[in-house]
Amino acid sequence: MGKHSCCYKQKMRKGLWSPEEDEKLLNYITKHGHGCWSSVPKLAGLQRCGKSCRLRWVNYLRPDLKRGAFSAQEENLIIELHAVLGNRWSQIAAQLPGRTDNEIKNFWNSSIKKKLRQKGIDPNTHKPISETVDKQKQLTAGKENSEKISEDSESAAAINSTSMTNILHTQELFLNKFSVSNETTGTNCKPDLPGYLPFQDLNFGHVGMNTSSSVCFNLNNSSTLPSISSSVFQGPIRVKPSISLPSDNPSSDIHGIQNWEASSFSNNGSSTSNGSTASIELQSNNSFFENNVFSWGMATDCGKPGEEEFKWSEYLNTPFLLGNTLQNQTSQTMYSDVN
DNA sequence: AAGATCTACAACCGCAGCCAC
DNA sequence: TGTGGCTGCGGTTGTAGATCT
Repeated sequence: MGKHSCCYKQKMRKGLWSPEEDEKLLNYITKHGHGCWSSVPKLAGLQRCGKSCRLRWVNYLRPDLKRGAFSAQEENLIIELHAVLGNRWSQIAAQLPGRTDNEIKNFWNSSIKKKLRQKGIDPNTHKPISETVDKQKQLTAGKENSEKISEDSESAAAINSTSMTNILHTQELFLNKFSVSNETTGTNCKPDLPGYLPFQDLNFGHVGMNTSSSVCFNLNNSSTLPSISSSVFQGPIRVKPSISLPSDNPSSDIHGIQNWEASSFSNNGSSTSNGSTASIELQSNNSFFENNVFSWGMATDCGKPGEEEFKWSEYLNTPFLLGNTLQNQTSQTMYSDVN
């Protein structure tokens, strides 16, 4: 582990790359492709290890790299994605064409972090710093009811919020009301991402103002699964309150949209349905969310959510999504049979 | 003008996961 | 099943230029 085996074979150069080295590497990869990185330095005539060559290519020499400063749009997207993904730089970079994980990581550490702190926002939690301090105090004091107090302060902050940070914060408040169950095992768990369902790009614009949000599902016909359209996440997610599942068998109601309608909407007095579309009003201060367990899963054409393990990272990297990043801002659903 | 400090970002390091054997 | 090679990721360090004192 650690130093790559090829680095022991001979004295390798380290440090900054010279223009001559860049040229050798660029010429070699342009002609032959990189193939096995460990063999690249020898074939390209470089006194570097393969790992160093790979890094230089990926972060600097690749022809598809975008140069120059980050735009405000890119910056905002990074902040939003970081709120969802945390320090998963490679996944964040996958949503910003022409940018590398290293570049984004550096930009975050050198610029965005500072800006957020100046605005009183904790860059790690995306919450107001004062609240983070409060939480730390609670933890230090070892109060048994710290979680309750924390939720109360979150509610207060959410109601008063208008900034994007507070919108994100409200999302977390809202999403913390969910427990997520694996529909195959039936075990409750948080999804395999930092505690968030990827809702931040949905219709959350007014969340901070009135502590409610709407999640729109495309309901085309009785055989079509609901899907969520998002510029950050695309594809069908199924959300339902398990409290009203028609049977103990969690798979029995998977395929029918009717059950979704029944379970999802009948419990929610503020939902609407107008044929081809339906939206659910989600009230963050509604006991509906306090008392229900939600399950979620990736829908496939013939499968049940949970039959295939849901891999967030892979899903984020699908072409469906990549086609809908900054290069293409128009909404486009994975199962785009809408109307 | 010169040394100190700051800033941005390039590059390295250690680790984990995957795969072939 | 264990081992070693390879790749990719995220944290950290190094370095050069800019700015400050």
